[in-house]
Amino acid sequence: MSRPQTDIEAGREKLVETAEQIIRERGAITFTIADLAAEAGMSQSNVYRFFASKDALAEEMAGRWFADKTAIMEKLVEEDIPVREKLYAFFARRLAVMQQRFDENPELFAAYMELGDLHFEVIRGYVDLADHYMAIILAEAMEEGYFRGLELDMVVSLVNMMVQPFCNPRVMMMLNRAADEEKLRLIIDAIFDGLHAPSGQTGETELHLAG
Amino acid sequence: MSRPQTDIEAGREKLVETAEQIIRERGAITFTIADLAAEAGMSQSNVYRFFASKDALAEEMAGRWFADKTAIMEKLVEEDIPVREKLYAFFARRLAVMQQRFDENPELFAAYMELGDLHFEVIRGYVDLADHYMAIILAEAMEEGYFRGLELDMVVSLVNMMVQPFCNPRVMMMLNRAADEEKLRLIIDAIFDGLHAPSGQTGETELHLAG
Amino acid sequence: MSRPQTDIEAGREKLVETAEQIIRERGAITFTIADLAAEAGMSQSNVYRFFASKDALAEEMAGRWFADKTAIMEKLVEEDIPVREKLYAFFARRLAVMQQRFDENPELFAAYMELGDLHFEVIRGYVDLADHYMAIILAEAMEEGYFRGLELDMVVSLVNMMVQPFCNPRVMMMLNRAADEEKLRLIIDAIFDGLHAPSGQTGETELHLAG
Amino acid sequence: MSRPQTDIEAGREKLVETAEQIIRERGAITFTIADLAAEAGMSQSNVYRFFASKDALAEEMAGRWFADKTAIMEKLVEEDIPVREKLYAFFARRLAVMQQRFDENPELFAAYMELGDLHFEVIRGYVDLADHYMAIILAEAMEEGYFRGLELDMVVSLVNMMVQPFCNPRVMMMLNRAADEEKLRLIIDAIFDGLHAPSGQTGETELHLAG
DNA sequence: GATGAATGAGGCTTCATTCAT
DNA sequence: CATGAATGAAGCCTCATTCAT
Repeated sequence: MSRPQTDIEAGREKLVETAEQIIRERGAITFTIADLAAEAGMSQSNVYRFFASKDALAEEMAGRWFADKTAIMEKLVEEDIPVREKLYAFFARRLAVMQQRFDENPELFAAYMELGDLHFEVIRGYVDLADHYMAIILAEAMEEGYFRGLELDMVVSLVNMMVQPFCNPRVMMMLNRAADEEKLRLIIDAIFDGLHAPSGQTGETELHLAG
Repeated sequence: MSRPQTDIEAGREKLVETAEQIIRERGAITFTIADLAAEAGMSQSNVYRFFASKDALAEEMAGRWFADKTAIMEKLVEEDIPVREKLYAFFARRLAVMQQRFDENPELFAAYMELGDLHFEVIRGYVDLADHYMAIILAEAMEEGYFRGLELDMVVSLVNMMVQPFCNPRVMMMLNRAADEEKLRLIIDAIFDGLHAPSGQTGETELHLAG
Repeated sequence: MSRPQTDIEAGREKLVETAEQIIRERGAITFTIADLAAEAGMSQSNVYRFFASKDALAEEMAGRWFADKTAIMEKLVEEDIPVREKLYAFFARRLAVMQQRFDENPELFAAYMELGDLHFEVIRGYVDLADHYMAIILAEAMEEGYFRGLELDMVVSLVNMMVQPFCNPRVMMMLNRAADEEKLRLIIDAIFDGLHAPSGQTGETELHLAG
Repeated sequence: MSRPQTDIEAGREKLVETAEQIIRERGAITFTIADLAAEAGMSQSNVYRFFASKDALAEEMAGRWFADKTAIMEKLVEEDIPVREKLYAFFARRLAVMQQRFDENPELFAAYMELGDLHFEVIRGYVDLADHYMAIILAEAMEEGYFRGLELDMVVSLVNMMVQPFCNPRVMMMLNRAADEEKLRLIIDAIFDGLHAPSGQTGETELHLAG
């Protein structure tokens, strides 16, 4: 309950915001501590009262990026809606947030990708959490008879792959915002309707690797 | 028409190779011009005879990365095999190449991703080419009755999205090599079997966005 | 005459002790004012109420180092024991104190040496005092017939030189604690038995400087 | 035989000299790389072509300090002069060099002491070498009957202690140049005439430690 | 009496790049 | 053609110290 914390917290907040602003103005994550301090109206040395190093600031920023998305997932899992729609919403809601961010400022978005590269641990944690929640939804779907013949782990992995453009910001960015709700819907349907173990008889893919 | 040109090309070659070697040894793209020159057995200043700047070198390196994969695609499109298998091979063959590179040296692989970030134009060109070839294959599939009710552009876009982990090295790396031929096969099948316009009656996804 | 003085003294005391403690824990004299304040449980700015500068603190610390040794010397001079033993005790008693301090914490000991370098004036005063007391003892010895042919000043200087490892903490430290009571005894004896003006006839040293 | 080495060596030389000059002008070892570069007429970055770090420069300087003294010792040991005079010369010759340096510039001398503190390894090597040579001389003296009743190791240690002001620059400096050839002669004589194992009967020191 | 906040000056080091030879 | 030498600009970080409250 000590108050000092609060002030420090406010300073951190301000710096993170200033950093975002700089990125927004300049594009890319090229700001220096000097830039940051200047823009935030404080001395370079004072920055170090709030973050022990430039790295620490970057880590904090990376962490914040996921805050709202984590909340979305947590909330959704507890909702009572049909499983197909649940999986759809699982991606759609986060997609909306990401798209908004991207549209607001693609450069800032890109800068956060860089930040992510620099602090992969932060990302890893978020990704694992997302996989966990997705597994819950997919298990529910399997109980209803979907993905016949496949193990849960496999389904999780496959679905994860097929929806990368909707949950992986990096891919989203690379595909330059081509991912939208309509496509997500079609893909989710293709997953529910077309994803199952090979039945052996019909025209399944055979090897044609020899280049 | 003077000979020097040739020597220039040889020098560029050597420098690119040296750069790769350094990355291989050190991991990540941290080499300096001094490092590069030393390893290549020439002076720092001489490096500038071959590349106008460090950036130019990076661009060259990024460009080379796609050379073999382009060849694979070009060749495949002309082969006469069933369309489902063709699409499968379209990704599987390149996947094999990328996986091999990744396994050989994950660090070098990662370094190339960084390089890609730095020189996105290079990547964009490759991606567009790949889309072009894929469109040819998918058009063929549509003639055979697949993806009913969907436009070619839409199909191209959707398929592209669903197979990102198999054609986008960055995603491949992020999923930590979870992408393999078996999963690709399942996904390709899901695409052929499950991807089509919504028929309106069955359990298709409905909107559940309201968080 | 106001009370504050007392508080100031208490604060100085506390800070000096805290500084010692930090050195003890960390080795070497690397603490910053921030460290010191934190460990002492006060604000950085408050430190300046007690010491005008970091330098002033260092000076105070250097001064305290000699307090007990000064007491030892003062006491000894007034004791009534044979002069040879008195000279021996003059060094032996202080040696014991220094060795104990060194053994307790060599790092702290070394840190004090640094402190001494920084504030030589403090040391100079102590050294002069020690010389003064030693002169009293040596004068007594000369009255008993020792050091025949030499002036008191010369004897003081010579003895001082020969016993550096037993009275100069820096030397003590450099010789890595090789100085002990046994050796001191042998040297004191050599001084009483061997130190006198050259008699001219026997094998005294002659010049052999020409390199 | 490559030439570049030479140039680098010249640069190192120049920087060391410049550093010495700065110390001479300013007193104490407070120069920064910026100072050094400015005084040497080059850019800060260029300094790093000659020394990998400020520390490396300091180490080099510390090392050079002993070069001539080492040469003196090596030469002396092989000379054929009476042992008492040899021991005397062993210290006297180096003393002369050190005194000259001290007189030339006490501040520079002091700065080198600091340098020594910072790079003790360098010093340790020199000290060990000196002890080695001294042991050779003292062993010779023992063969002639001196130091009766004492082990060589003990004699080395004791003599070492008694002549600190003549061989340990730090002590020399502390005693403010009181050490001179005359005193050295008296002390060497005292050593030869007075240093031996206690004979038990005469007025040897007894314990008077109880403060 | 005591604090938190803030600063300014400076420290070391790195590196792409240039240029005279 | 190729080099060695040199640079300048910048980057991150540290710390004693001050000052309004």
